[in-house]
Amino acid sequence: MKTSREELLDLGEEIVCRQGFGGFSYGALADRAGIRKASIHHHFPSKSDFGRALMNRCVRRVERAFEALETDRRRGSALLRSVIQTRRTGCAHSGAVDLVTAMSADPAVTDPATREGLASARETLVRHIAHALQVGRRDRTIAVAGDIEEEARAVFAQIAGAELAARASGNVAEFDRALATLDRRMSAY
Amino acid sequence: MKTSREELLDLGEEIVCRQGFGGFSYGALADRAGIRKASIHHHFPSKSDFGRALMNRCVRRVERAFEALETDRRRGSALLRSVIQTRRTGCAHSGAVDLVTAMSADPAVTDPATREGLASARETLVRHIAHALQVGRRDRTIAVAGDIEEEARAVFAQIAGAELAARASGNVAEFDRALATLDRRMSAY
DNA sequence: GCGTCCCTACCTAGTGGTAGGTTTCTCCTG
DNA sequence: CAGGAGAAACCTACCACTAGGTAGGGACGC
Repeated sequence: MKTSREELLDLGEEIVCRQGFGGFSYGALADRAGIRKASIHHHFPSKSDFGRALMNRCVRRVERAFEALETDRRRGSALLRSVIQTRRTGCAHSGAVDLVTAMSADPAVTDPATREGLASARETLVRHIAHALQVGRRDRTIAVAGDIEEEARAVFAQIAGAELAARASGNVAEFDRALATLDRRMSAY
Repeated sequence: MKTSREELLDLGEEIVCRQGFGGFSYGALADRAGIRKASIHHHFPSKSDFGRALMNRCVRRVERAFEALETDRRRGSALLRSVIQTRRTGCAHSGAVDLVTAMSADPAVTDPATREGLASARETLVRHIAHALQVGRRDRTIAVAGDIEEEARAVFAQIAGAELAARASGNVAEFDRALATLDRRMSAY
């Protein structure tokens, strides 16, 4: 049976989230996919190509999620919780993190196009969070004091830091502990 | 002239902060130190040894800083600002981060002793921030609503996330933007 | 037949690490 | 104070291994 590009990206993403982009190798990917290393090069000539494809897919996914969020009529707290949940799932498997965080954290990501994609994904996520906060402030389900964008960047950073905490300790509970203040801001109402 | 262990650790720390522990190699360290690769092995037999030594030194440094903080009679906001400033300096050089963040972010750190040291350093930093928040609440220079430890973990995560933001964008300004809410909490009083 | 997919076999560069010899500093003793 | 022993610092040369990447050929479907 033929191995599709998409399958390879799936497997690769899993490895990158666990080992970082630098710790991800064509050999390991080939083993998981059940094909030879050289065959990976057929689909993605260079490792940079793979990284770019991974990031492009990620950007599209994040943008689709953003569009879905905009038409989502749930309360603000529910929106924010879903954003957090999405990024939490990565931490569920021990030692793994969100692809965006994994790529942000890894200095081995040097390709300009990949970095640009990463920056774009990060900005979309900030807008994502800003929207949730905006809705939450209006429907009084999230306590938001100051400027929305400022708050959104703070929350985004807090979530990324929470992922790092979970990975550093190897314990998902640390993710929740680092975000407990957010939970409180949502239950105060 | 003889190269001291300390000098090697200094140079190594710089590389690790910029390239991560996985991206740090004995070859690169040797080049910077002006000696041969095998000579590095004389001081630190294995790369794990180097990582452990680096982390041990970091732990001691953080603990010393914590002791200094406890006898520091400045206002809470000044204490918190100094904590942030210490971790900001890493971002000043493009692409670099704090050693603690660099090690937390890198899945290549697998040695148990190193990970334990890292966890210890992280916990000390949390206590560090908690103390600053405590003082700041008392002298009314920082707005702290809920549980101090919860807030400290949130702030710690936010700072780590800010470092990631700065690195991902290659722009120190992103560090400040992600921490603008903290600034506001300190200037409100 | 041609393009897609995959293979074996190989290359080069760089990794952490070792073996064993040379220099250089230190320190103790005659 | 001279000098030698021994340790500490450093060297060259090498090892085994893995990395990303290439060349060229076989199998299979349209």
